[in-house]
Amino acid sequence: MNSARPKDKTSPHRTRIQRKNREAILDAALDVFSTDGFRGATVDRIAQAAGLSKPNLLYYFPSKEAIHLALLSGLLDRWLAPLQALDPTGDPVEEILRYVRRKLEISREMPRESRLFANEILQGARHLQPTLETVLKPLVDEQAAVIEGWMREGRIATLNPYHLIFSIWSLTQHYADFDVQIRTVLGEAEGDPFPEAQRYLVTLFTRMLKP
Amino acid sequence: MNSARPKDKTSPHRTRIQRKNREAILDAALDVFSTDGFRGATVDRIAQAAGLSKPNLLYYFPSKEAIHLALLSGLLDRWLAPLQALDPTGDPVEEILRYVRRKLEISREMPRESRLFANEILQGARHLQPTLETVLKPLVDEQAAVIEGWMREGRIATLNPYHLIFSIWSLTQHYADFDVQIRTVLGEAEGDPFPEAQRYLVTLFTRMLKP
DNA sequence: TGAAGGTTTGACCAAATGGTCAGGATCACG
DNA sequence: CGTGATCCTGACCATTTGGTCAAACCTTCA
Repeated sequence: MNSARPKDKTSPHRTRIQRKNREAILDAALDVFSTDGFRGATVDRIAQAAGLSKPNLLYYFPSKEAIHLALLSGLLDRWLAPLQALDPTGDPVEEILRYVRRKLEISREMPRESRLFANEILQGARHLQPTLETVLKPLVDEQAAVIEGWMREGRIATLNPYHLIFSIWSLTQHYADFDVQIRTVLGEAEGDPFPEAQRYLVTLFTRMLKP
Repeated sequence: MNSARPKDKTSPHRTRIQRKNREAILDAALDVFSTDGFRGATVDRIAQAAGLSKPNLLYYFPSKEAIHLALLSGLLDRWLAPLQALDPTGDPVEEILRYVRRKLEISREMPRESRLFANEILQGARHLQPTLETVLKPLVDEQAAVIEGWMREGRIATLNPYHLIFSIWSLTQHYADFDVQIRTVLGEAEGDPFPEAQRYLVTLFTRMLKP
């Protein structure tokens, strides 16, 4: 049979070429999806950005949707790893600040991923909804319990732990997702807004968590 | 000449029908653009949602882009009105809290508009960039100066006023833009997250602004 | 070297998309 | 009522889109 697909996309047995091209495709797709959204992205643009012809791209991924799913599925794990790292035995303020800093770092280092995620949620989480329920919610429940524990012990000020987590996500991701707006308001001359953002957020959370 | 366009779209002299249909189109377009983004939206879907045929829709607006622009241009003003209302002679904490509350109200009452705006910024502000520079930036500069004045007088704690404004936008808009995620994490049983969000944000800003 | 299997492509397709147009239906108003 | 302006539609068009296919082209390795 001609024009066969690569034997098994999830198999570790991949040619050098296969690895290289799959990587190039995912990187290009991240560019395109994160700036145009799923429906706005076209396979042609992704292929072009990856330096491949469209049929060649579709040799590696069976459809546009498959590329999107491949990106999303890899994303949530890396997204949530730092939350998982909250140490119940550590110093509460330091633990939360560490999470905030790490999350802000991610916004600076992986803004495309942040925007891809934002696009997906913004447009109703059509592909990610199940994962949110089965992966995100339990993890947040767990960590909210840890934070609530700290509050009960009087080690940090009392606040709704869920909304505390939301506010960390919101504040840190904002610097990736609304980058254009922030740079416009600050003026291009200001340079990188992230260092000041980090100082600001550390101050903010320190103040609000002080018992 | 046949198939003429309505004489002047900006003119106040509009038929009853024209007003009704333009309104229906803009409302439908808000639905579609805010959930699919500009490129992902189709004229057909907008027309269908508005209860019109595609040619009929294009009788009222010359193009898809024109509808999008009509929505965006009306948006930023309403978006910024509450920021403009900061009263330099009022009580600083109360003024800022009033802004926060109002902004959160807007997120609850106009989530589609919030998402439309978020989509536009997220995707690089291709249509709104000039307006951000000429309208948003000067206003923020002005209000940041007001806030900085309050800080110099020692009436609120010292913080970067620009990032303070960013954090208000971020925290309040998050409840509209990431609505799906928030409801999933809290569980549908929890009901409306907004009342608790308001309590949370008021506490947060009160604590961090206390001199 | 040569065959087997992996990779790439040009040509192609059906469906969807933004937009046009001539003419018919309807409305406002003298 | 009638007539001119407004409103609406079916048919149509060029382009773009996601996706397929047969055949050609490379790699690899015995």
